[in-house]
Amino acid sequence: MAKRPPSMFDVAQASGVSHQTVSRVLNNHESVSDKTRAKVLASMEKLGYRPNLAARALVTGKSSTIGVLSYDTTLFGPASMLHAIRESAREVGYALNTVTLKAIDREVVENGIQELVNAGVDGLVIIAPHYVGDKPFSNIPGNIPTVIVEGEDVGKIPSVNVDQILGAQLAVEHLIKLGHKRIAHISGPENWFETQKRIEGWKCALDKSKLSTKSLVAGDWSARSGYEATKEILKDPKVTAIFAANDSMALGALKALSEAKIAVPAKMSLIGFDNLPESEFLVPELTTIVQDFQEVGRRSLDLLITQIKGKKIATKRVDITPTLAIRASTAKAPH
Amino acid sequence: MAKRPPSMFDVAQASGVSHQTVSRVLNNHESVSDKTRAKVLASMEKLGYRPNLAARALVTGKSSTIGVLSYDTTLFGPASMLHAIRESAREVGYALNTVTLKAIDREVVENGIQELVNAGVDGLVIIAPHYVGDKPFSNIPGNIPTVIVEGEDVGKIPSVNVDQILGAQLAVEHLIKLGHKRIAHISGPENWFETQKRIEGWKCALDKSKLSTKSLVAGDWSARSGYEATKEILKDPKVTAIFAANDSMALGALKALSEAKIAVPAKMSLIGFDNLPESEFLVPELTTIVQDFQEVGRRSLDLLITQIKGKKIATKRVDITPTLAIRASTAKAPH
DNA sequence: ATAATCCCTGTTATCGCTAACACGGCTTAC
DNA sequence: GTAAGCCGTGTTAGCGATAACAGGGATTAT
Repeated sequence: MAKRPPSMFDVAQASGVSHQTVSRVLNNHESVSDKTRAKVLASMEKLGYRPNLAARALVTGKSSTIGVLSYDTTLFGPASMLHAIRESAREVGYALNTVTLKAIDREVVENGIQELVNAGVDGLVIIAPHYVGDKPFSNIPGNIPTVIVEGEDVGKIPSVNVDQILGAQLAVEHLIKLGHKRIAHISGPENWFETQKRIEGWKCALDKSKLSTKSLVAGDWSARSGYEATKEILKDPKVTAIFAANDSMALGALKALSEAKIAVPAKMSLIGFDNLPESEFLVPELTTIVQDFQEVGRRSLDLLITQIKGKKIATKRVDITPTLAIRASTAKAPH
Repeated sequence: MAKRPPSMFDVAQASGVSHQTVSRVLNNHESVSDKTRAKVLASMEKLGYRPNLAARALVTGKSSTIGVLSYDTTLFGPASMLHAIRESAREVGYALNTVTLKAIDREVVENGIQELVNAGVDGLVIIAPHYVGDKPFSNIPGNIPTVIVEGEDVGKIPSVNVDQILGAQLAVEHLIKLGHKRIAHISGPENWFETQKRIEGWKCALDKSKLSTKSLVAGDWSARSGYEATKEILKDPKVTAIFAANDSMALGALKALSEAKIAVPAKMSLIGFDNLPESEFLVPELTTIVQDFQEVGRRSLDLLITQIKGKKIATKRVDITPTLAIRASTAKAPH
């Protein structure tokens, strides 16, 4: 019933040439006369010929597929990056094979990599922004081009990172300029590199101005954790500003502050990180650090494709600079 | 330099059997003696043998890959569904090949389908929740199992849908019970099925109680559009409740109401749709309709796999029932 | 004892494609 | 006029797996 789809041989027969000539037409080989090429293309069209990618992959050893290993893809950041990677990959003719990590755990990561390698991907993008033990990714075969996004710097694997430390400094310095003396930080979960770097940036900026780095509470990126953390922070009446490590937690903080009847920004300044599309429409509009996830995705793929094509890569490490978006949730410290 | 990875023949040679026996071990064929099996497995382990999926795909005609066509994957809904589909697929040994639609347009959709079909996917999940012209998806070959998610009902293709009309009714009836007489609706963009069905549910509930269905303003799912739409709605002082077609727009509405100094829920009730993780932490906590995106994703994949395995499917149409989460943004109508 | 059967394993063909080489016919060079 | 070169095309040989069939040895049936 479901008859075999047309193969190269069918096209060859239909246009009175050899299958190899059909292959040449398909791959835009030079040495094919215009007449023959036209004839073959016509037959392809007529028969509805579609090349069998599995057969091609078998003979060339290239799958035209890129493997992506990512953590929770329902979060805005990873989802945006994934989206940008997908779009860029498609433009250059690559499909994506994505594996999502369920846990932050060395074994899970290695299994994910193994799975993608087995699937025969031509390259690997690893979005694994958390610590997974010493010598991570050691099971990536040497011949598979790889790019690490927002992850640990591993030997000679190229990476793309947003400058998290700078971002945090931008945020905290903004608060310091506004006269805040006690600036609390709601951090992300412990094992994440972003968490560590944002804490570092926060500390660094405070140190420079000789301010206290005592008010640190860890969250887990969720609005709920931001809410809880803020209740904790409010036990210290000296705090006049909060730097949340992402916008979701800032949103939770807003709720805790509202419940405590502390006006933002009059009595308490609040700043986030990520710039969710919604952040501009919170009450008050959230001051935050803008990360260009799209750009991160695009650059990662560029770096990967360059490697796959066998070209030299210009820089082992691409840094994306975050920016500060000043909105209504930050103001001068109350005196 | 980069030597060829071990093939079946290498394993066969190393264990002193034929390659076919290796194949049998790989596919858990019965008629292999325990001794031979053990020997082969040992050689596989030792050589680090990994089956070449392209070769297998070529000979079996099955790629163990499922194609997913989806609209903007940075939105919470599609991202969650995609995530669930991915997880379920992985459990049964399928990889995902995802194509994202850049535009709501017939040609774009057909190209996306073509691309996935060319890639040789074994099945297709289509998340295309908007109108794209008559006879959509007509270029799906008859022999490729397909499931449509949140989309148009097309002939005999099985589908999974959240009951949007019911969801909207649930929302509006809740408001009616609270005594609201003039209930506005901020809808999604015109061509989306979800938009149409939620409008229908809203109208239906209002009609039942003989209330006006005049206050309808279209948004585009974004917080900004909810904000703008609400300013429009506020021109009618009789409105005491707003039903927003998603939580993001409700968030924007909250801002517009705050600026207009209209207290929620004292002077205005507000209800959303989707139940974003953040919605519970808005001020006030947002009453909303809960859609179980995970369940939608899971059920879709189940339906697809059933078809791929050639089994009969029990129901052509799976309906997921949404529920109402009553929180703090709705209250009795002011008298 | 001989035939029939089953279990396990091997041999051969094939999937659809590309790589490498072969080859006829025409142009160009001396 | 013959050698050399190039252009366009065809022929052959795999890529690494599964499918289908073949076959040897032990077990069972007659």
